[in-house]
Amino acid sequence: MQNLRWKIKQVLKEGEAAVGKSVVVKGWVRTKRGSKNVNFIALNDGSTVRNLQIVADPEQIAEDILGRINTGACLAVTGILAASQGQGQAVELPAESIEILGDADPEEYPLQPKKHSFEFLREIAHLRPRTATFGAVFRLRHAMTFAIHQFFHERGFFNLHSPIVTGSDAEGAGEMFRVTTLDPKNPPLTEEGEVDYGQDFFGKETNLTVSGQLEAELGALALSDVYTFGPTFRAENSNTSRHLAEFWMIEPEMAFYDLDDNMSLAQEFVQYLVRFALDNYADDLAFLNQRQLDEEKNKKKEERSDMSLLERLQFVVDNDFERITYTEAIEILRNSKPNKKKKFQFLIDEWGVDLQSEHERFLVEKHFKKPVILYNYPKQIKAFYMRQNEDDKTVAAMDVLFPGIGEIIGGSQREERLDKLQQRMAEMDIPEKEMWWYLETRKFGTAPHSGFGIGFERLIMFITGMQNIRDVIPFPRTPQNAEF
RNA sequence: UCCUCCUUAGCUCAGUUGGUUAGAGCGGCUGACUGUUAAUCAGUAGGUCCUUGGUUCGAGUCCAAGAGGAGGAGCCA
Repeated sequence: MQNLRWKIKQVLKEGEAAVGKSVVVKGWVRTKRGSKNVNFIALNDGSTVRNLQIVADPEQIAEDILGRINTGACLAVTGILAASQGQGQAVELPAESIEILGDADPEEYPLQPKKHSFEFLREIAHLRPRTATFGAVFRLRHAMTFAIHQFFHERGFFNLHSPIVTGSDAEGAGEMFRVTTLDPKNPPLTEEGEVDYGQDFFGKETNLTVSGQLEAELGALALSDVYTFGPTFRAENSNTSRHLAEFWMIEPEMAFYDLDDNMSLAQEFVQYLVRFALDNYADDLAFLNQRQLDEEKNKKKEERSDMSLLERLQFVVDNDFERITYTEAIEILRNSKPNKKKKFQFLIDEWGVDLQSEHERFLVEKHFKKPVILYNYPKQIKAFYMRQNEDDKTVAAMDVLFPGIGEIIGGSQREERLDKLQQRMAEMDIPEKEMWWYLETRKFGTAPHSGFGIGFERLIMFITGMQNIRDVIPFPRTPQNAEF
């Protein structure tokens, strides 16, 4: 029987060519509109953002069945596809029989055929995939996952699985979640009265990973080009629309790439993904585009974005990212209107300060009006593993900044010279003892190499136009929230 | 973690200088309707005004603490 079932995407794709075919469709009721003579049911099975119109004639379908077809109910509908007499669709399915697979009591079912706020839908994260918006977002999330693997595979990269549980805490990328099997109420103690992690599961302190980069470097120095794609965890108490405690990150790492090669790959990568979405998920993007336009109608003119979602995506595909050094950025910012008129909360005067969100936003959204790659940062504001430049002041680091999202990619050429690396680690108080395996790659057959990390959810935000990172991952993990 | 704002019906929100019985739209329910597009029309039910304490003759409204949420900042991806 299963082979008679058509996905709604297939029905709509065939359109008029499918008229006359006998099919079974299964899905969830979005809306039902009825009169004495005929009922129209909008059915959605998640295969596409679009619905299939089911026509239920009370002479054909029993009254008790019709009464149970409420918003949210799950149906199996059998019939012969027909050209639609109405305006909104080419084909529809006049039902010969309808089986109720699952009832949904309309007095209790929380999703109504109306607009809901994203805040409300977050509280019912178990049901929100049934809405048009979240269906589109999660389909695009899948699309990007697939396209990422395809992009790297086409270029001869290998997917490297870096560990989720890590024994090193020297990566310096943020607060970590501890992994332990010790009894929190009664942990074994050392003679000094400290918790004795020697008796813990792994025989040492372990945490959830904050980055797969160091492991990716090990892979690159053997397989040339690798990438990781997995969950990462930060125990930071970050309460913003751009941070999660559990998020997914893609970290390519390439032997024999310098910073220029690295920046080129980053741009090519993002453009490839956007193009993939535009080419293959036009329906979902069109829906999200319209959703955003409707949303912005209620906003003041100055708060509306200058480009629609689709225009923004096309713009990124068509234009090179602007590449400027940190030093050039400081000059632009120093001479900018908001700096001179003291509109910035943090005024720019000296070389060497870290750029704040307001500065990055000015460069991307006001000055260049396109994605910007900033590179060659002062070494004192960047990580120990970044390659020192000849000027002795900067490191070969780069950040890709996107409108509305901020930093979407952070990367660098890595320090491959053992003495320089050891010197930086000493300056930054990073114990060599815990990083012995990392240092050995510099000791044995070291090579120039580069890589970057891109936050998967931030990418999805850009692709879908969603404003809150909690709405681009099915089950967001944020401080004080691990429901579902 | 810091700053600002918010919490009233299932949802989205009004609620005046503190005053008697807290409102609307949508959704639900009942009915009408010859093919609808989040259908339309008529009727109807539905409230611990986030919690606790305080001020007051009287608190949805004022004050304090707590809880939850949002926006911004920091950290970063």
